[in-house]
Amino acid sequence: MPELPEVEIVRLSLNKKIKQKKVKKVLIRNKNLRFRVPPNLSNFLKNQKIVKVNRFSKYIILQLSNKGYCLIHLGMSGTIHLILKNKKNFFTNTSFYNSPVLPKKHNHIEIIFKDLKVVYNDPRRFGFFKLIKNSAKLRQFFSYYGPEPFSKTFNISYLKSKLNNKSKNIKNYLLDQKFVSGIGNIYTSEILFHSKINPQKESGKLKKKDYKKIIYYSKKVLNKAIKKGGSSIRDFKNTSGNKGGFQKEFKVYDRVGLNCKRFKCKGIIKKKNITNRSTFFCDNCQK
DNA sequence: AAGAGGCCCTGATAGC
DNA sequence: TGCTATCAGGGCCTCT
Repeated sequence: MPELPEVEIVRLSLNKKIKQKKVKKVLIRNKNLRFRVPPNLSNFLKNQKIVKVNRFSKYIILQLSNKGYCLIHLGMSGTIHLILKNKKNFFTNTSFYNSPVLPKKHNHIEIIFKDLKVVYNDPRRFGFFKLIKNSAKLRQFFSYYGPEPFSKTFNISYLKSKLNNKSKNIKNYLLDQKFVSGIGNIYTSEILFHSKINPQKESGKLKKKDYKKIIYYSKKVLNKAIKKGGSSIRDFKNTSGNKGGFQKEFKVYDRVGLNCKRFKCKGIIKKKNITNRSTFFCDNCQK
């Protein structure tokens, strides 16, 4: 569900609320997530101060005072809710697609501080928690991931080295976190539209100018999405104020059958399943 | 070895 | 109203 921009929005608000605060206790209400919740999660976090809330790719990283890290991945449906303790039922929404009240079901984990608690909710259970002992292990864990689009490493020679002679289509590469990390199914469609590249295009056939566009628009689209507060595509009705605004900027995603938004293009947006993920594009201007 | 497809899970919505 | 089918923003695993 959440891609890099959405995770960044959650990180920002989480950092604002829990930075420098000490964890009093952790409740594991339901340990079944994508991977079983680490059994030592409570002990690992208890009495630790949250030095800072960081992010890499789609991971939220709680940096702890014991030099350890707690990674949170939201999967498809994970949301984080902040509950202030002292005011009865007062609720602050840190993740923009959820409802203004704490859901009744699927609250898996509660991280409790003196004056508030952080609740992790995940109906589909594709998210997970992971504990990491120190910064060396953290680096090691992320070394299997490709660079973020913002990284200097995500450059023309990198793309050339990875894509040259490859038959796999470019859409699948952009979704592949080992190639570039943080881009998901929505932003892949959007980035390729801006780049005027057909998602089914064989990666090995891309030219240098295509690499340039992919690099440029990856940054541009993600940055703009962050600026707009991310994308909210479901739960429109019951969000109150913390909803993202980037869905209004979608050029192709969820626009099947509608007119292409590119100036003077007469195309109609198509939807096609590419390796089981719906993909939106204009076959008139994306070649 | 690269690449395609299945699968994990619940909930919302569409169609009958 | 109530059933069934389809689809959803991720990513790991298996098979060819």
